[in-house]
Amino acid sequence: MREGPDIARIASLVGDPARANMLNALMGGTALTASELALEAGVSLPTASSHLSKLMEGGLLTLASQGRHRYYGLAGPQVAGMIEAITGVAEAVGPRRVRPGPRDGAMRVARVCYDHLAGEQAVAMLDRLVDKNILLRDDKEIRLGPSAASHFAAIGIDVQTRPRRPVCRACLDWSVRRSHLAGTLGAAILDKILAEKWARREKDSRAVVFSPPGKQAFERVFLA
Amino acid sequence: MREGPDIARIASLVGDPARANMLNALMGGTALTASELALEAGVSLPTASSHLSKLMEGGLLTLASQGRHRYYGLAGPQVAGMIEAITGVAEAVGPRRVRPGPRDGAMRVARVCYDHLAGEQAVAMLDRLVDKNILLRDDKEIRLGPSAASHFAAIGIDVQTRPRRPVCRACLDWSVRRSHLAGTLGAAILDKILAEKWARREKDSRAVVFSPPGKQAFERVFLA
DNA sequence: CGCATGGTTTGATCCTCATCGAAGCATTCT
DNA sequence: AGAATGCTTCGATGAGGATCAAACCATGCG
Repeated sequence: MREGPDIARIASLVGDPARANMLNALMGGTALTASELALEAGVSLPTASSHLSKLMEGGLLTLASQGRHRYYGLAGPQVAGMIEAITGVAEAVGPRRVRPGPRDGAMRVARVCYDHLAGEQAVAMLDRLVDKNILLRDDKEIRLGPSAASHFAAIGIDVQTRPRRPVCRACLDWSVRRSHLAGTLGAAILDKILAEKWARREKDSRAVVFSPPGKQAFERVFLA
Repeated sequence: MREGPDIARIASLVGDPARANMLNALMGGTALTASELALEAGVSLPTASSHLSKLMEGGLLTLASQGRHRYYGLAGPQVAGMIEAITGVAEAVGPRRVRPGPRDGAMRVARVCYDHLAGEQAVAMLDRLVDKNILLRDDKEIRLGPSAASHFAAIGIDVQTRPRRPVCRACLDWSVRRSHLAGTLGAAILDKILAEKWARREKDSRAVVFSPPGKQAFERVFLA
């Protein structure tokens, strides 16, 4: 009936809430794994996998296999631009943003992002580590500084033995709109926070809640 | 689970083939009636009406009631830009354009656009009428020229008695990408073409097929 | 008024597709 | 090799929504 490119096909890919959440999560430019995207979208892993297949087939995503992990990312700036455009219209015509509930507040402060910490606390931590030259930041790239090994060893984190997965990665924080620390180091830090019982995870949520003494300890170690 | 504007809602509106066709048809900037959009989308009038309600509720369309007619148009340039962006991605990743079938060829030459003629023939006709100053064109606006009344009266078309609906309107042609003539004059011309049996409509298609003598007559009257 | 025309609403049908549990692959770690 | 982890495929279920026929409203015409 109609000629031209099949815009309905593309739009319907974005038109599913789960897929839209995934694409939104990928708008930061960081490629993410299926597990993390499932978490972001709030669906089970099989469901997420199915959605990812469709997005791949539709040409909206690229896939980079690294060992046992499979990192999904946006196919390119054109796709990102399209998401931007749709977001713009949604913002303009949408029923205005829902007021943030109490749990959202906690999420903003600190939450789990796959295997590392995200939120205001996490962004502040990365800023401070870079300030102190423990980590060296070059735009998107983060590397260990000269004093990193000794600094992290002091708190029981080993950054010497290099695994395949990058030690440091920047991950865009959707609440603060700036990067926080991902990678094995980010994961190790989150492990320590939970192991030391500085904070606990909210049930059925990604929120991470610090206890008062836990918060002090965290600030002493990472924000001093 | 996710904050921010509801992009899935907007995208899913565009994600239905019928609605996508309607939006595509409106990309020319001309507001169209429900009947015409139903024709463009290839669905029944009730179905089209339902879709139009959804697009209205979603804020993608505006509605201008003129007497018994209701003209639907895109809500604004932002919406048009979004469609453009989606089209761009669809074009880039899409399975390339399907090769045009034989019927598509005929459609390109001449077809019905609601109640008037569209396609290469129609675009050529408008060009010629403007060239000869029978019609005066000022960008999107088309008006009758001084010699219009006598010229059209000679072939049995009355442009004197003014109805509510505009006599002339520009309508963007999707195959040629330039405007052709709509409005009551466009409708009257199509009527004449069919009444004189210069051409006939294809069954179950919008294609209009000229007979050899019909084509000559048409060219003599409108392209001379 | 009554008829015709343009549009919407209602109701019923049907089908796609989103979802998740369970099982199956693949890769890495020990 | 065996265990563990990350991810995909299969199968069954269920819900949303696209569709059209028929009935219903509204506007214009004679």
